[in-house]
Order: sequence, then structure tokens, then C-alpha cells
Amino acid sequence: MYNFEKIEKKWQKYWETSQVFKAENGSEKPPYYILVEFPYPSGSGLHVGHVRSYAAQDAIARMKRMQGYNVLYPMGWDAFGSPAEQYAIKNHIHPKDAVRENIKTFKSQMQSLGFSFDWSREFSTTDPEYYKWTQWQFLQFYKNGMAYKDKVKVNWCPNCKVVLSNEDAAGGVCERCGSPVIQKEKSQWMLRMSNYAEDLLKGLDDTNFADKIKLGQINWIGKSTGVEVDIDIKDGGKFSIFTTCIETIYGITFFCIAPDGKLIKELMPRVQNKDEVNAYIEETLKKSSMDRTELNKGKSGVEVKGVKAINPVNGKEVPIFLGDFVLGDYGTGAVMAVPAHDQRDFEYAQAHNLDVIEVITGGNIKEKAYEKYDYLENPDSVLINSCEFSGLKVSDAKEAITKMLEKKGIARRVNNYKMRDWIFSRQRFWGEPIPMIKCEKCGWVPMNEEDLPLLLPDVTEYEPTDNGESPLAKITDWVNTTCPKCGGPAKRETDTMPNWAGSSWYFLRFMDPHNDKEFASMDAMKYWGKVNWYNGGMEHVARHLLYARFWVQFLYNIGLVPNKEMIWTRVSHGMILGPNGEKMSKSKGNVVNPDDIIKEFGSDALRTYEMFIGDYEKDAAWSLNGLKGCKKFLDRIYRLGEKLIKSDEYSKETEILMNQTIKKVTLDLDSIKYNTAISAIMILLNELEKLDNITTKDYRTILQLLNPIAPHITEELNEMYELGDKFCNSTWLEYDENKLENITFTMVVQVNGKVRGKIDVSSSTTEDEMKKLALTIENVKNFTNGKEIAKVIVIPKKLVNIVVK
RNA sequence: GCCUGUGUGGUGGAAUUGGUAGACGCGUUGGACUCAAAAUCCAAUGGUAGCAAUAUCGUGUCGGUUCGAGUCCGACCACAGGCACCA
Repeated sequence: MYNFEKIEKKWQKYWETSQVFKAENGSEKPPYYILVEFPYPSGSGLHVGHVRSYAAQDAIARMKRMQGYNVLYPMGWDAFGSPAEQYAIKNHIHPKDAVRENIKTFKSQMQSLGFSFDWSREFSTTDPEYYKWTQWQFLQFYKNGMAYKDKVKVNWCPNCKVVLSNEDAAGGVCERCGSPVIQKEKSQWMLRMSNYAEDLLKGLDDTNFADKIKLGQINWIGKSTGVEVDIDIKDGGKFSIFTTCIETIYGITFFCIAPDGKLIKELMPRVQNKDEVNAYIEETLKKSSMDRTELNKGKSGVEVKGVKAINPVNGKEVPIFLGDFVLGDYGTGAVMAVPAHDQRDFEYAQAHNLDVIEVITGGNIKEKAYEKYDYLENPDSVLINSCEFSGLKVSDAKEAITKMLEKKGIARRVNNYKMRDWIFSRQRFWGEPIPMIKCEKCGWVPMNEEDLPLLLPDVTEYEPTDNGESPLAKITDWVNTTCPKCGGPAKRETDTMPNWAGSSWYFLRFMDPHNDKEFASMDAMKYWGKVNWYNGGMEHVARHLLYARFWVQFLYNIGLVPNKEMIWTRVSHGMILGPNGEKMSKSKGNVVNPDDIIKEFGSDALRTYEMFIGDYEKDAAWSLNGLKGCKKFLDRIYRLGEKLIKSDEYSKETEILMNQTIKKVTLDLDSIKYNTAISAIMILLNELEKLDNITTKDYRTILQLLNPIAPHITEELNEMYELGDKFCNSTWLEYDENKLENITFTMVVQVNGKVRGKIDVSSSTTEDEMKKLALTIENVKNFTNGKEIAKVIVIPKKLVNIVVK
């Protein structure tokens, strides 16, 4: 048992006063930027899950420093957002006061874990010095035509009285409070993210994200390539449809249009069954797009009577239906329906008694639709019932029909994206105020950049208004202002930004956090380059990562950042689950507080355990016994110092293992395999314990290998036994390539692939010798005697497999 | 429904990417030390049979490829996450 409390405090103090972890901009050392998602400083304090990722990145940071890099490992606070606001509403304190307290707690918890953050770069997204630049960047979006105000149908949470982004309303319920989301029209600030769909896809090639993470991005963007076709309406008018399956155009038996789209409004005067249609529209508007697009739902819809569409390829008159599965804001808000070759259309046709016309051979359309996934893979499928295109293969028909329609001037090849523009307004208090002013004469006018930051006022009420306006709307002193353009009376925008805003560029600010001339200097950003490792939760992979990439790409395009992608590798850690294997939560009573663990076992033990707990990228359940095992390991490391003899050579018995372990730990830390790195150190410890004496070099080496993971105890022992420089000022370990191989190896002998014997032989044994030796083993003879040896396979320095008949 | 993962002892997990399955840790059992306990140390520990040597079965299931499969291929099952009438 060592006095971890005293030791840990001592070294934390030393690191703080000596500023060894301070990163220098423009240093001659090669830069290395390690980033971990900055936390939202919640009231409940640091979670053991935070510890996992900070400890992991800390280990890399410490090793990289020893390897001679100028490491930037910063920490800050993502402190805008609704939990602080909700807390403020409940407890009648200003969110900024609550946030200040929470940050204090988080910071002291982090410091008690000895993370090597460069605290000189700390900031919070709620600091006016920071959000000034978030506002400034918004103005750049605006000035470049990328921000606009639009009346859009938005997800409205009646409980929180806020508009939610499409992403925040997943599942048809408010992400924050769980209430059902309804659809409501509201004027919102929007960012033209859809302009970047193609660039965001292409940019993935310039990153080193894992495939599953790239796929997450690709799925969000949701590109589909197809054809937009103009459709004439009988007796005047027309509309467009978008399809990815133009080859089925002769199979159209009806069209389906969005109940919430513009087209139905235009058609209304001609509609015969107005009551029915209106009722259906009203019904649809109650539903979120999530509800509308849910599978296993009745194929609801009504025919729009009195209006017919003309199939452009054969002049047939076709009925038009309203269907809520067609969304007004995706594609053109209208689709062609081909029941023979689309299962959804097929079921719709059955429900509404519509024709089914087969146009591609190979399926059984009496039972179900023969869909593109199937016919595209069937080389025998050809078109039928398609006039001059009948007999063509599907891929040829696709091209031929498209060309024919293009020639007629009624079709265009287009790409559609699921990803929509980013709804950037929130009717909240605790966010960055949007620096826009509405003038009676001039309309929307951006604030003068030199007037930023636009500060949040100090008030006592944070409740949103009942009509959904931000609490800021009630503060008339703040709202009333003058127009920057004409000087006339004007009002400020009262919406604030979403909390994704501040986190979309914080990694740039860390490169130059105290700059009051720019959000970060080009020199600083060029020096640091891309973030080498970005760690965070899997839950942020789709949204946060996409927003951040979009933000950076925009800044790049207006010449303000040096790279189009600023993040090279993204790593996501698995969750730490409760001891029962379930997600930790207060309600389940399975929350582990890191403070308690540090107090009882020390932060080195906690760090070591969380690194040893399992595969870093997978979830793992908390285990007190596992933690105790790691504490025991550190105690043994401590006691190992009792049998030191002075020597700057490795003990002969462990020289090979030493070199092997240095190699393994170095490689494992570089590839986030912390659990096997620790396991290798444990194996080394087991061997060293067997010796009567170990050399000071042995000891220093094992301590240094462990230092990135358990920095306090290793620094202490290194100092106590005067083994050398402090690790935080040392260079990393080298291994000798010539001393990685043992003089003997265990040769495995198989007969027909089954292990029948093992024998230790010299590493210099040749393949022929291995063969001969194999056949001398008694048990091997038992299986080969009297049989014909057909083949002998030799894997050098590993095994011999004898194949007998 | 689609996409992406995952599936290995009592348990957390290893396995050099096709070459000894179960490293390392936990737990359990036995032993040493102790008046006793804790701590520590030593030994054993996938199932079955056997005193043992050893044999046999064994990485979700069923097949296949291979001298050899946890790893590759095909089909399926279960769980987790994501997306979704996206035309």
C-alpha cells in the first residue's frame, strides 16, 4: 500500500507550477494535436465515462511528448444549452452562475486525475471573448449568402416551447424532454448546409475516419442520383417528380403528391372532393415527418378527384393521390407510383384498388413488387410494355429513356440529398445571441462587426414566452436598438444559436485561444494543421461531426482556415456501463462517482483500470473487483523497488522481454489498444518479480512504460530511487531490433492439423531440422506410424504440420 | 425493412490478421504466513473421461474452402446501435 493521496497531489502540483504541458505555438518540434470532445459541464459532475476518454488521450499525449512532439492537448467547456437553462429556471439563478460553479467542479475533478491538459488554453463557449467569434462567424455566413431567414415547417416542442432541428427531433419526440413533436410554421434562421452536401461527401476522402464513421456521415447526407421529370396536368398546369427508377416510367398507374406541398394548394380550385382532401391535409400536419414515414403503417391517402396527370411517355391519363409518405420538402414533393416495381407503391395500390402494370420481367408481380434491388442484379431482366424500349436490358433502358426525355426537354438528371439546411434559430435564452437587427426600413441588417460581442443581458427570468419567443423578447431595453445602416429605430433578433454552434469550431480556437484580433490566426492554424486524434462518443459521430466539418469547409471557402478538413482521425470510445451492464443513470442507482474511487484507490488505479477494462471502442461494464486488481498491480510495481541493484543494463534474464515489451507498448498506445499495452506490462512485471534482484534500468524502464497510464506513481518511484530525469522531461524508450527474438521457440507439431506435440528448439533450427525433429516426438509417432506421410508443412519458427493418409 | 456492429470459459477480455484458442486480469478452490483476520506469497482452474501420460468435445447455429478456420466464403439465429414509405 502506497500513499497515493500524497503522491498524486504532489505531482499534480508540480505539473501545474512547472507548466510542462504547455504547448508552444510555432515551436520547432513537430506539432501533434490531440483533442477530446470538451464536456458539457453538467451539475452532476464528471462521469467515469469522461475519465475513460481523457485518460486514453492523456496516455497518447504523454507518450507523444516523450517522443519529441509539441503536443497540444487542450480542455474547455461547451456550456451553452438547455440543461443549464432548465436548471436556472428551476432554481432562479443565472445560468452563467450555475455554469461557473459546474466548471469549477469539473476542473478540479480533472486536475485530481492528473490529466496533462494545457490549462492555459482553457475557455468556455459561454465566454464573451469566445462567443464574440461565434457571432462573427455567423455574420460571415450571412454576408456570403449562407444564412437566410425563411418560413419553414419546423419541429415544435409544445413543452419546451422551442423549435428543434430535424436531428434533435428524431423519433418524433423532443430530444430534451421527450414530448411529442408537432409541426409548426415559423420564421427561422437557416444555414445553407445543403449547398455543401457534395463537398461534405468528397471531403471524407481527406480524412482518416473509420469506415463506420464515414458511413454515418454518408447516410446523413443521403445522396441519390436520379431524374426529374415534368408531368403535364390535364386541362393545364404541370408539376415535376423525382425518380431513381426512370426505367419503370411506363408502369406508372398513379402519382402521389405531398399533402403539405405547394402543388396541392395550386390544384385546390379544381379539386372536386375538397372536404376530403382538406381533412387529409389537416390530419397530416399533425404528424411529424417521422410518424409519416414510419413503416408498418396503413397506406393512408385520398384521391385528388377532378384532376388527372398525363404520363409523358405514352399520354395515358393517370389519377393523382395525396399520400403522407410523400414529404413536401424532399425532392419535388411528388412521386410517380409504379406498383409493379416498388413495394410501397404496390401496397398502396392494393389498398386503393389501383392498376399494376409490369414493365420489367423476372418477378412475380401478382404477389409482390419486383424491386430495383432485385432486377438490377438479374441480368435476364428486360423491359416489357414499354413501347420502343421493350426488350432492352434495365441499365440500357435507364439511359435510353433518360436521353429521350432530355431530348424532349422535359427531364433533367439531378442529385437529391436527404440532408437539409441547418435550422439555426433557438427560442432560448442560454445561447449565443444572433447578431442581426430588424429595421423597419432596411429589413434585416447585420450588426457591425466591431460592435461584437452582443452580450446576453443579465436578467432573472428565463422562461420562454408562451408563443415560443425567446425570453430575450421580453427585455425591451435589450431588444430596442437602432439600425446600423440608417440609424432608425430597430429591434434585435431574439433567437439564439443552437449549442452545436460553439462546438463547431472550438478546436480552431484552441490553436490560438487568446487572440482578440481573429478567431484564430492563420499562422497558428497552419502550424498545428489538422487535429491528429479526435476522440468522442459515438452519439456525436453523425451530427456534431457533420456540423463541424460544414463549418470548417465554409471558413475554408472564404479563406479563413488553411484546410478544408481540419480533423484527421476520429476515434470513438465505448461507454462505461454500470456494474449490472446497463447504462449508468441516477434512476437506476448504478452511477459510479470518480471522486469516491480516487479517494479510496487513487487516480492512477482508476486510470489504469479504465484503460484495462477492455477494447477501448467497445462498451464495458464497471467492476469493482477489476479495479481492485489494477490497484494490486500498482502496489506490486511499488514493491518491486525493494530489490534494486544499480546498473544501467537490463537484467540478462529479461533483456529480450524488455525489448519486446517496449515495442508492444509503443505500438499499442499508438493504435489505442490500451488494454493489451497494460497486459504486456503486467507480463513484464511477473517476470521481474521472479528475479532476486532487478537493475535500476529494468525498473526505470517498466516505470516509464507505465508512465503514460499511471503518471503519478511512476514519477514518484523514479524520483524516490533516483533513476533518472522526470518522465515528463524524458525521451521515450527505444528498443533494440536485434534483441527481440528469444534464443529458443516452442515448435508445435500437428498431425492433420491437430496438435500432437510441442518441443522447445533453438531459433536457428532450419526447416529441414524442424521436420526431422517433429517426427522424433513419441506422441507424434503414435499418429503417424503405419501411415503414409502425404505432405509436411513447415511454418518457420512456429509449427510443423504432418499430413498423413 | 435496410445499414452498421457484436456474439470466445464462472467473468472482463486476448489471439502476431489463416498457424498452439482462452494471453493478462477478476473470481473460485487448495496451500503457506498469522493466535486470528486483512494484506501478501505459492499452486490449480474450459467441459468430459483418466492417478497420469493423454484422448475427446469446444469460439452463436448449420454448411463450405483449406494441410490447418475464432479469423475466409455461404445461409441462418440472437443482441445492440443507426436510418427509414427518400421516390
